Amino acid sequence: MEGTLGVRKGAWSNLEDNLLKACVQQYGEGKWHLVPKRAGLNRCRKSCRLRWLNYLNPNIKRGEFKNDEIDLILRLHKLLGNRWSLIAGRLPERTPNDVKNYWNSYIKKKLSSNKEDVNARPKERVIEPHIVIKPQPRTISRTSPWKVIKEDESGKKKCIVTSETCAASSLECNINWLGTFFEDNGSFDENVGTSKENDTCLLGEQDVTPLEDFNLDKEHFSLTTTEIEDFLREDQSWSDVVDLKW
DNA sequence: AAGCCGACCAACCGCCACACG
DNA sequence: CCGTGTGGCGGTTGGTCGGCT
Repeated sequence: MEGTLGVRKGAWSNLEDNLLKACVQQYGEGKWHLVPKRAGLNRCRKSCRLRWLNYLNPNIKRGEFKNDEIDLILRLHKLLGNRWSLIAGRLPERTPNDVKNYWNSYIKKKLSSNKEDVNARPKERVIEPHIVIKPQPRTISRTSPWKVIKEDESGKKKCIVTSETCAASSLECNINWLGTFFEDNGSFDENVGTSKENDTCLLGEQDVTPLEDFNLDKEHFSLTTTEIEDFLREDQSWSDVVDLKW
């Protein structure tokens, strides 16, 4: 089976798998455009990358999804929508493709059957359409608008940003996303978002009790002064801190 | 035994974001 | 600023397999 440019398509043979494995073990992941040549494979770069990430990578777990994994998928999908890579990132050893396939086969079916059950019962609450705002990875430099405030009298730590720069950047998008997140968990606080009165955006002082269901707690959104200082180091990115805290 | 059908999942395709010259 | 190359993502397809008639 070959494509229009003579590139092989379809199922992978054991030989091809072994060649790809050997290549990745020798040169490491990445530089996928070089992989077909290095491995001696008549496959396109995308095909090689996909085969490794979804099947050959030794760090992936196969087999049935456990109940806690399913629960997490449901919650994360509600929060993030079809952002399979983000969802899979929270599921150790699962690939985005696995999660997507699982959703498309098992969960969608389950939800549609539940929907039928719900339709059979009288409506208790109207659920508004859910708007998903994509969180964007970003690096914040020393000159970023973020400012650190020390603990207040109640012991809460705050991180603020001026609304001027907040509005100028897509940071507002993240604030809104966080607001959506809390709102969705029933604990949205007006303080999350821009405030024209004090010219600041506030994070990290939310009552996030409902997140306990999510194996998260207040700590995940209220960084300590030291952590924020680390965050502002040039070699740290948003994802570094979030991964640490999540 | 043969044919049909649905479920599952590996793989492909098209698009987008980003880096770089 | 623009064009090109690359990596990565989500949607979709199609092959395979098992159950049912």
